[in-house]
Amino acid sequence: MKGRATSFDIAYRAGVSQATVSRALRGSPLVSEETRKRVLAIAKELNYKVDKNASNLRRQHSVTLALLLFEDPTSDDSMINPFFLSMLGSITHACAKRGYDLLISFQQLSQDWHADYQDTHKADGLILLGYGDYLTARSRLEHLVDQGTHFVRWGAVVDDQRDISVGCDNVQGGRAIVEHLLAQGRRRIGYIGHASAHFPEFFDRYRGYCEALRAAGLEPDEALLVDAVDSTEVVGYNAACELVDRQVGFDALFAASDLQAMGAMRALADRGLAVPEQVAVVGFDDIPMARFANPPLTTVAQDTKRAGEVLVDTLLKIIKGEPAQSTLMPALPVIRRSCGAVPPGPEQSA
Amino acid sequence: MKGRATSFDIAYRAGVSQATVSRALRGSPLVSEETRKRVLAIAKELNYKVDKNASNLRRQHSVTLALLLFEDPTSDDSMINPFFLSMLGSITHACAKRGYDLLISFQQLSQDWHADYQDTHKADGLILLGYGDYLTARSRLEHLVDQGTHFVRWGAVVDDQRDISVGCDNVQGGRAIVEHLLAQGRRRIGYIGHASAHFPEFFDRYRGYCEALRAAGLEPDEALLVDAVDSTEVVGYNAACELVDRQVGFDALFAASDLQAMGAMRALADRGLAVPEQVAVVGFDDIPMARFANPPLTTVAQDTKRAGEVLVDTLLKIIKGEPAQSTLMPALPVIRRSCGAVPPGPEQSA
DNA sequence: GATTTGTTTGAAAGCGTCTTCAAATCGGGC
DNA sequence: GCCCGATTTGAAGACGCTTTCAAACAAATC
Repeated sequence: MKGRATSFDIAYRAGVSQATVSRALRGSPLVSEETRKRVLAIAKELNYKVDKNASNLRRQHSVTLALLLFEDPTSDDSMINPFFLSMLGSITHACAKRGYDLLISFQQLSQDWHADYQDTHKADGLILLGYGDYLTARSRLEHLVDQGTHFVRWGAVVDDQRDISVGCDNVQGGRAIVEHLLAQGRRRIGYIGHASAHFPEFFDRYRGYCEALRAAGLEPDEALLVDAVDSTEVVGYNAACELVDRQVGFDALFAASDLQAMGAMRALADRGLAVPEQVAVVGFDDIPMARFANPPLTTVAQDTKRAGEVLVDTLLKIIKGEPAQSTLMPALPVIRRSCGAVPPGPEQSA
Repeated sequence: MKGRATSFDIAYRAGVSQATVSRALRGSPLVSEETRKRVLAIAKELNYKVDKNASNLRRQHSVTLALLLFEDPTSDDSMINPFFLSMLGSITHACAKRGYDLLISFQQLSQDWHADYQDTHKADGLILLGYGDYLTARSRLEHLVDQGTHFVRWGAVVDDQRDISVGCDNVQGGRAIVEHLLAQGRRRIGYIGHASAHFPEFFDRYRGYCEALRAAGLEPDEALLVDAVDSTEVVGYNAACELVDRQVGFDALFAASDLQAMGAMRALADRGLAVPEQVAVVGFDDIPMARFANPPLTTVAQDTKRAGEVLVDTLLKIIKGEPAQSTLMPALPVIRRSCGAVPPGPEQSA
């Protein structure tokens, strides 16, 4: 018995044809219960496992999904955005629950996407996470659509997109958290992030910010806007410094991502500004770190767990050729101490 | 032209046999340069991609590795240990750099491992990360060895192991950080973690702790040891509370993981004990959060980037049948404020 | 011119599975 | 005893690629 057992080995020992073994193994009703039991027993005894390559080749699909994670090669520090990491966890779970395997691939933003998992039959579809500048990515996305590639994108729903995306309602999330800031009596609220179609998620958060302001009778002040594209702590730190240096006066800060918010908090501390007493700070994403920040960071939570499931389910629909639509999920404010709404008493456990 | 192009389509258009196409595509020297160019051009034109299932089936390997991540089903919160997450990132990179794809699979600790990626030819080998209680896992590991499964394990090097593992030198790391604590004048140092062969990494860190103590002429005090197995904040919180309640007096705390250390710091704060003034706290792992803790957490860094490369390279050797050995990597103390060695001035950027 | 050597090529045999199609078997019902 | 339907089975043909083996051809040697 050299090498791995094949279905022929089982067929031989069970005294049936290989076709019957295949049927028995895969639960076909065309095989008698008695035969199935015999085959299953022998398969187990020989520690037989179906060869997925052969099976996939024959059936023309792989029961595998591929996750494409994009990273900026400029930051040699290979630290991935924690938010994506938690998405990764939830996507893996969602896949497993549906019997799919998950292939992970890091893509360089600068280079052409290595997105041929479907063409090579290694995966039945793709999930795209964090592709950077949307306007740049757009032509590649459309190319994928034209090629008939099965994929879902995590991100904002844009007006005339031809692909399908799943994202959270960034406008609503931004509005809600800024409304909360306004309810605390804050009036001069800075925005760290981005405000153009290049980064639609950030743009939407900014839109929500504007909506909340206007609903409160305030007009957004350009002087309070600091452009920051990368979701890193350093970028947030520098952005907050810049805002302080502008000397325009502000009593709150809405950062488009938690990492930026945490950098901003550190900058404010270094500049001798008390958070939240002098400046309230809020972020977006609710990454695990947010809870441990000092003070704990108020932010907007995206339900990554559900997001993973929706992404996978949507992709599966696309693969099966069923009708599928883009989805917008709610974003919920998580109030902690950095916004000044919670007294500094002992934090609640966990 | 319905369906995906095959090598036969290319052969037809190029006026050569399918065998030649295959050779040209895979860079065989057995094909003339002229022919190769023609084939390559047509392949590109037709957007042809080699079917990996067919290719893998024929060649009997998949150029894919599988990463098995274990999780405790008791904590329904699907939060993965941040340390593993950064290992994941580095492993993915290492795989990509070597031309391998990576398959991710979450395993339930309680159930039998679903480790048949190699048997099904979906992957050429496995990387095991965080399999929980080693003594429990041991029989499964040996079963894998007996089956001839290609795998590497991330974890401590144990005396009589039959598998191959890559880990950091936990004894040395523990010793180094406790020596540092002693150098700060701390004498009553608590240990939160575990001290038995069930969790060899924690045990080794404890051994390092004892070594440092004894080298300083101190005897480890059982009363300062709190058993904590799970690397979570809550567990660390509770452990620190217990130690306070014991009223045995302590001026420092060494937690076997950063998450535990962060929980402990919160507990101490809640109990009115100042960190680091009254109690110095150090952790292990240097997870991204550690830098953001309040005060920033002194800890022991494991070089995850290199770890990923070593894991992958070792596994690749095993797959190729080359001699491979277990590796122990150095663990480096990272001094921040929580141990009292750094003045509380403005933190350095990034 | 015959033989050798070296370079390119094509035919064909798998790799291990799934699935179509036809055949075999078994009960009944008449 | 014969025919019909239902249930199980087996033979054989893909699936798309890689690789051995032999053949074809050109160049080079004697």
